[in-house]
Amino acid sequence: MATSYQHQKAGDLNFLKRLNRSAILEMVRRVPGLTRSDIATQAQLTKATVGSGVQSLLNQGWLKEGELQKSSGGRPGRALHLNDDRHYLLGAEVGVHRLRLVACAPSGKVLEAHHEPFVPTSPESTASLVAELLQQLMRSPAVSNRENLGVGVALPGPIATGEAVLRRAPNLGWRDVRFLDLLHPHLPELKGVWLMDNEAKLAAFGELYFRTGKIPESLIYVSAGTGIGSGMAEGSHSPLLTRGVQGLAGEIGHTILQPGGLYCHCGNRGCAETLVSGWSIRANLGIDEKDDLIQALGSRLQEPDVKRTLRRAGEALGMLLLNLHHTQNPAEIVLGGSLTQLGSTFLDPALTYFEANQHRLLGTTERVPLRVVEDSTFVAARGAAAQVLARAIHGPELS
Amino acid sequence: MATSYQHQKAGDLNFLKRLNRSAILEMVRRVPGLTRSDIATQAQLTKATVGSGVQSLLNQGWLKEGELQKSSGGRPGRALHLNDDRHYLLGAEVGVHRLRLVACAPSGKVLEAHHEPFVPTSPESTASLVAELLQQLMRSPAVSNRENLGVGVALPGPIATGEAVLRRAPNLGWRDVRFLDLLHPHLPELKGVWLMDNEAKLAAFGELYFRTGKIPESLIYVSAGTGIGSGMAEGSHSPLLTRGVQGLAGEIGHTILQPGGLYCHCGNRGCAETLVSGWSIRANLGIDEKDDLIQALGSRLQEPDVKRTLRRAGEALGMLLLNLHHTQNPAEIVLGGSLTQLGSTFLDPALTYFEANQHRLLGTTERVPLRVVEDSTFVAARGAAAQVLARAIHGPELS
DNA sequence: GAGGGTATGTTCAAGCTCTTTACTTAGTTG
DNA sequence: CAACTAAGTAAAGAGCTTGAACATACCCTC
Repeated sequence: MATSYQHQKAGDLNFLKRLNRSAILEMVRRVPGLTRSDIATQAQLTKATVGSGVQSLLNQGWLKEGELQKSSGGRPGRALHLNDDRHYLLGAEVGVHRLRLVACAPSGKVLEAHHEPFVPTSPESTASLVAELLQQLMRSPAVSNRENLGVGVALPGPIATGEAVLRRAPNLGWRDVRFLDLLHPHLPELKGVWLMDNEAKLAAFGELYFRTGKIPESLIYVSAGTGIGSGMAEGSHSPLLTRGVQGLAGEIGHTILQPGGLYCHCGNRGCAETLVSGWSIRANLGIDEKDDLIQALGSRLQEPDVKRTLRRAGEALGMLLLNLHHTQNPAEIVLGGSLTQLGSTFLDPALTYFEANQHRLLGTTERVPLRVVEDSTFVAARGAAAQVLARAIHGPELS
Repeated sequence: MATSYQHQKAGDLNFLKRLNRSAILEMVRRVPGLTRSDIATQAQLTKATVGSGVQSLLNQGWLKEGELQKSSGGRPGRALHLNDDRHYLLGAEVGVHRLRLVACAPSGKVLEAHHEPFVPTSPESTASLVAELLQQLMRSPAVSNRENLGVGVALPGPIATGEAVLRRAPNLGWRDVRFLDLLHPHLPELKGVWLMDNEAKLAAFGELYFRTGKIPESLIYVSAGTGIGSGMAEGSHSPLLTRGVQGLAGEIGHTILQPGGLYCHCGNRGCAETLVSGWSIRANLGIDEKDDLIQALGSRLQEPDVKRTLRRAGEALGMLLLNLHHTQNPAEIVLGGSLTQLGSTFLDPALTYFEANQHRLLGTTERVPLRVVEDSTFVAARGAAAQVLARAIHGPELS
C-alpha cells in the first residue's frame, strides 16, 4: 500500500534520481508555472540537476513548458506545468447505497464520472459490475486517447496497512474481501497501479493531494453517512495516510462519547455513532432503511422532533471534531458524507461547538479551518485516483 | 524539530551516502550482531556498499566488530554491534513536581540519572537549575570520557512542529517559553543536537526507539498524572512523532468523554480529565494539592469512596484507551505516569475495559498489546535522549 | 538603438558514490 | 587435504550530481 513502508530506507543512484524527479514533478504539480530556477532554489538542487530532470520529465510527457515569465532584471524563466492531457487515473467507490466512479486527469480534474444505485450484493458480483462500469469509463472519448496510470478502489471498512484485504464492512456484510483479486480478472488489460483503501482515508488523501495553492500540512476528512469514519493525511510533499495496524485508525464512530449510553451495533455502549450517524437518526425518527434518509427528512426539517434530533446529532458531531482536534490536531478538517446534505439544522451546532471550543487549550486566535464539502459524491473515488497518481509519481514509473 | 519536514525531498550524492550509513547504523542498533551480509540482504544494497559503509562507521567509532558467527557452510560472517562506549546523550524532563535528568548510552542504557523535587518557578530560574544539574551529570565518571551528542528537554505542554516554543503549560503557569534559548547560555560548551518537545511524545518516541527485538510499527504512550496526555510514534526505521499543527495532538485529557459533564479547568465541559486525572481524583477525595497524591492514597486504598473513585477513573481511562485504539490504532499502547502507581484498583478497570472491547470492530483475536510501565520516572527524559540519538544518526553528523 | 547589467538555462568535464567482477578469506564437508 | 560454500575486499566501471564556463533573453540607461 502507499504507506506500506520500506523495510529499510536505503537506496542506490537510481533511487536518488527517481527521488529528485518525483520532487520536481510534485513541486510543479503543486505550484503550476514554476521555473527551473525556482525549483533549484526550493529543492536545494543545482541548476544543472534540475535542468536534466525537467528535460527528462518533458520527454516523458509528464511536464510541458509554458510561457516565458516576466523578467526580474535578467533572463526570464520559462513556466513549467503538469501535462494534464497525457495520463488519466481511475477511481471507484463501493458505497453502502451507491457505486461511484471517476476518471481523473493528473490535476485532479474529473474527466468522466458515473454513479448509480447499488444494492449490496456479493463481493464477486460487485467486482464484476465495477469492472464493467470502469470499462465504460475507459471507452469514453474524454479518456480514450490518454494513457492509464492505474485504478484505485475505495471501500467502506477497515483495511490494514500492507495487505489489500477489506477486514470487515458491517454495512455491506462483507468480511476479509480481497477486492482487487476479484476485480483483476475482469480487467486483465489494465496495467499500472492497483490499490484499494478505506473510503474516508482516500477522501482525506485526495482532498490534500489535489489541492493547489496553500497546502495544509495535514488534513482530516470526516465522512458522516450511515456510519461515521475519518481519515488523516499528513505531509505536503507526498502525503501519508494514518491507517493503524489493523486499519482501525479513524473509526471515530466507535469512540466512546457517552459512557453507559445506548448500545451500538458493534456491541459496545455509548459509541459516537449512537449519537450521530445515519442509522441513529433513522432510529430516532423512525425512518425505514429502504427510504432515502435525506429525501425523507427534506420535507420534515421544520418538525420539532426532527429539529431536536438533528441538533443533538450535530452537537455530538461537534464534540467528535473537537476530539479529533485534541487527538491528532490536523491543520484542516473537511466534512463530507451524505449527512452534510441535512443542512444547517444539523451542521450549525457542530460548527458552532467546534469554533467555540477549539481555542480552549492555547487561547490563541489561530484557527483550524473547518470546511464542509459542497458535494461529496465523488470525493472518495477521486481520492482513490489521487493515490494512484501519487504511487505512479513516486513509484518506478518515471524511469 | 525531528519531524519538521524537509520542505522538498530531494537530495545529492552526499545525502544518499548519509542515508545508507544511517540505515546501516539503525539496523545494527536494532538487531545487534548483524553481519555485513545480513545488512546487504535486508537493505537491498550490494556487499561492496555495505562494506565501505560499515568500514567508515567503524572508523568513526559508531560500530564495533564482535565475534565470528557460526558458519552456515561457508565463511562465517563477523558480528557487528553498536559501539555503546563512545557516545552519550543527555535528557531532561521538567515535570510539574520534579526535575528528572538522565545520561544515556546509545543503546538506551541509563548511565547516570538524577531527580529531585521541583517547585514550579520562572522559566529562567528553572533553566538555570536544569543547566546546573546537567553539568553535574556531565562531570560524573560514567560519562566523562564519552563524547556528548546533544541534549533534549521534555516539557509538560504543547509544542508545535518546527518551532521550539512551549505554547502553554497550564500546570506550570508558563506560556510561550523558548526553553532552549534560556538553557543555552548556561551551557555554551554543549555542542550537538539541541531539542525540546512534549513529555508524552518524547516518552512514546523513547519507548519505540530504544526497543530491540520485535519492534511494533507504531506505539502510543499514555501519560497519566496531574493531567492526561499521550504521544504517538510511528515507523520502525526512524520513528516520527505526530505533533499536530499546534502541538495539540495527544491532548486526550481534553477530549470530550461526557457531554454536559463537569467543568474542566480548560473551560469546557465533560473533558476526560474531569473523570480521570490527578487533579480530578484530588478533587473527588479532597486531597490537598500540596500533599503527594500517591502517598496520601497509599494508606486509604481500602476505603470505599477511594475504591469507587479509582474504579470510575480507571474505567474512564479504559474508554480513553479504546478511543485511541479507534482513532489511531497503534500497534502497542504503553501506560505510564504517576497514576499507574495507584495499582490495580485503578488499573484493572482500565485494562479490563480495553480488553473487553478492543475486538468489537474486527472480531478477530489479534490483540493490541497494552503494557503498564513498571517505573515511569525517567521515561520522558530517556525519550528526550532517544530523540537526540535519532537526530544525530540521521543528521549530518555521520560525515 | 546600442551597450552594459542581470538572471535563467545549458553544456561538458570532473567528482563522488554505488555497482560489477574478480579475488581473497575462513570455515565446513567428505 | 582437497572441494565447496559463503563472507568480505579491491579495483575498474557506470551513473548521477556538480561546478564553471557559456549562451540566452530581457531590462535599463545613455
